[in-house]
Amino acid sequence: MLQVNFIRENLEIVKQGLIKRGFQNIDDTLKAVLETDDSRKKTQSELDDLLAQSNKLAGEIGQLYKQGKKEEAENKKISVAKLKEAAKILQDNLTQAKSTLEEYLLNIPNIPHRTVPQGKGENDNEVYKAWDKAFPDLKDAKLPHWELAKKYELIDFEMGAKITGAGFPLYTGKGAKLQRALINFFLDAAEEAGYQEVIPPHVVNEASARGTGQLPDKEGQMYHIQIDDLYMIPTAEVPVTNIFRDVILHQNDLPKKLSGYTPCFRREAGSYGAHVRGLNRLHQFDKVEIVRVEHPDKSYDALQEMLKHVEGLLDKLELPYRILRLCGGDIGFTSALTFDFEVYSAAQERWLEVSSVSNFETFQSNRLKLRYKNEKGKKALAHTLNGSALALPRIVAALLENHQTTDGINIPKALWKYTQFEKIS
RNA sequence: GGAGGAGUGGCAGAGCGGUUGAAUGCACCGGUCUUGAAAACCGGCAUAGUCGAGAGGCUAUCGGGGGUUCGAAUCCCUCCUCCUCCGCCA
Repeated sequence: MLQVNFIRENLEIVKQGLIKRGFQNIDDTLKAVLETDDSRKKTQSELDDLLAQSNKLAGEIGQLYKQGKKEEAENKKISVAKLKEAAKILQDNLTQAKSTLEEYLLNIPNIPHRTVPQGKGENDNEVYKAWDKAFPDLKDAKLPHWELAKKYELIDFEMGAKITGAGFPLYTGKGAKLQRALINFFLDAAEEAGYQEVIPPHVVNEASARGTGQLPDKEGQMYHIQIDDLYMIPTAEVPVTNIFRDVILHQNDLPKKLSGYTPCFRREAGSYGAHVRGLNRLHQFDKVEIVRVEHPDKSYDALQEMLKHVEGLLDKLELPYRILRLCGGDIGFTSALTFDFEVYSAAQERWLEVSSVSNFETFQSNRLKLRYKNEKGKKALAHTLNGSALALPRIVAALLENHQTTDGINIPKALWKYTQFEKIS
């Protein structure tokens, strides 16, 4: 969430940013935001005046009682009662103004970084780093992963559907081991890169979902456990970033680098069809997420470092990939700059998104109230970043498809020590 | 799930209806002393909103929300969290 003062002081920047995201006719909204804030301030100060008067009278009444001047005290009580009545109205107005302001602010997305390209949707994303080598030549072995999964008994989609429903696969045998291997591979790599491993809760409360911006923007995306009013996490970003909700770090504590493996749960309501077949889109999947809290001056360097980290993983998995810089129309609500990683899945002959690495600048930290103190004790909002490193299903899909031969699937060398097998056959 | 107890500043810990935003200790920051350090001593040290050029003023905040009262950290209700005992259980 943007700060009102930021909007006030950078009106033109905010405007241009929203236009880049495809918003139109935002002048009125921004004007209303500032007016609401003005009226909030005015009401607050009127209310404070009344409360100051009434506090003063209360003190006087106390004195009068001590001096035994009951009658005078009673008279003053009447004045206080009148003040309170007026204060009540102001209090209601203030609450109203605050909630209106909040409502506005919650619906204004982050301002895109200056390098974010103009554009309406995914077709306008910029290819930041293209794949300049050849794609795998599959020759006679060109099965899509769902057929490979069936052939080698790696994943039982029907059984998952029986147990739970579509989008909840059951991994079996070497398929299950491959999952475990990838998770460990990713976690070890993150540790090597200086990320501290955590295992967070897989279910979060409303405050956490709000803190990272899943609420109210993406309410329908999460599974909601109504009886306890908890949400199943759509990504480890939510519980991990919320470690820092209402936290004031010292500048010297930065950066904070955390990694976490969790299953992720997404309702993905309304998305069905050929493109979501097999592992392409699931309701439950595994992911290792990396999260960073950074000093504002260093967050973009950190973002680059995260890109390198993800690139390293994909190199080791011997998968062709490209990096996209998301355009204004495709970038997430809370993000200032996002790079997506896509791996090329040779049998399906299409790119699959496997990672999204973003800098949220202060957008999340403002909601989270995540700040840092500098040497002089001055507090400022920290920057938050996160990225998938990596999400498993599409990696598995690409791994199976790209590394298939007529007599089996070759496991990339980097995984051998985790899988304990070199080939699926 | 049942019965009790507790939640106060970074931590520990007073206060239990009236200048208490909150004693005291520790921690932390600045200074004096010292060749240097420690000790000792002196001073500073919550957050947020708002007004002000600034000094500073005002308001709110003692787990969250609501209530009683002229006045609440202190009384009442409710929710949350933690602790103890009982029950159930991986």
